[in-house]
Amino acid sequence: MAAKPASLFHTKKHNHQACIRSALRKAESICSENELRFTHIRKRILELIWSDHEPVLAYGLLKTLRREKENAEPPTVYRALEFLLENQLIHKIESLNSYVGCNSPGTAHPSQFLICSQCNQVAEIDDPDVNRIIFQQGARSGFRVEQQTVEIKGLCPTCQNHDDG
Amino acid sequence: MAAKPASLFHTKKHNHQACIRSALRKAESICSENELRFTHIRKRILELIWSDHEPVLAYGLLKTLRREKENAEPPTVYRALEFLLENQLIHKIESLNSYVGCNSPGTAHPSQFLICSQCNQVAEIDDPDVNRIIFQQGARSGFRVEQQTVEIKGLCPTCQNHDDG
DNA sequence: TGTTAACCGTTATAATATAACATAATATAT
DNA sequence: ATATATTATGTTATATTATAACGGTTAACA
Repeated sequence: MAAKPASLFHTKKHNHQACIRSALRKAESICSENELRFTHIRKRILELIWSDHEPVLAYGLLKTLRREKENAEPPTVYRALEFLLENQLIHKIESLNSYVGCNSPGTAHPSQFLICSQCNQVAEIDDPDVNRIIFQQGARSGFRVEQQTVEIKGLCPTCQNHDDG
Repeated sequence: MAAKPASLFHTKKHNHQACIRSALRKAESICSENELRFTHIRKRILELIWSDHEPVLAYGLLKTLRREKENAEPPTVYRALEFLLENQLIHKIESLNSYVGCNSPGTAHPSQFLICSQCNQVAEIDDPDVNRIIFQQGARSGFRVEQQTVEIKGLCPTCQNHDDG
């Protein structure tokens, strides 16, 4: 039987525990390979970011973290975010001042995001065509592209159906 | 004789007064056509945003505005920005929390920006190819695109030459 | 075991943005 | 012209996002 095609967006009932475990496992091995210290705080922040597929705010993380660590302060969270960003374990969504887990962790890569404005779910698409045309368009103006922020807002398939129905 | 090709980036000695005048004139006529009140504050904020081709911060605008209007406060600036954004006279650069003048004012349009990380100059490219591929890539995932944030950082032609030399 | 570097705790504050309510200016209806 | 409604601005306060600075602790390693 054919494999079910992987969707970029997740149903409400997908096995999300598996997503979290997978993300943590990858992070463990990336940190181990690169001799990075995957401390408890860093691990816990990553886990909280992966608690669903929606972008989370730094102060939202802080609030949650404080339930288990009373003395958590903004730098506690921002330092962990800095570590996770530097090592490509998460991305920042600039237009929402928020953070999501990275789907291809551990290596620098240009990425693009589809963000549902109704359910807030984010899908990371690291599309070579988008990337290529951005480089081409830059080159046409003599511009040397170094980094791209591509955040696309709209309606995910599920939310479109709910609207139409 | 052939017309000089318009560059997206501007030299230091281009006639920038003409850029400002043109932007203000267009804004006047757009507001007039749409019965929008182009008040002194709004006009002045737009003029300050156009004071060069770099993105400006809201609190930078506030500081400047206060030189001529002592009682200016954050809402003074943010309300003007809101008006100018709503009516497509400026854009917000999300990744820099800053604002630039719009090159095709008065009509909603998907836009992309090239941002020089050295001189900070921003070029607005409203490229149909970038736009089309974003819609296509969205569609491939069943995603209905409504709005896009495309901010590309790198080196403008001039700053590349300075680095290479 | 002493030294160094990395990480974290803690306090303070910077930077960005909005809420809420009062007053003023403008547009509209009579 | 005048009353009324609407839009814009003034003003104070506060919410939200993020970083600086310094001291103490933990982990790496010579």
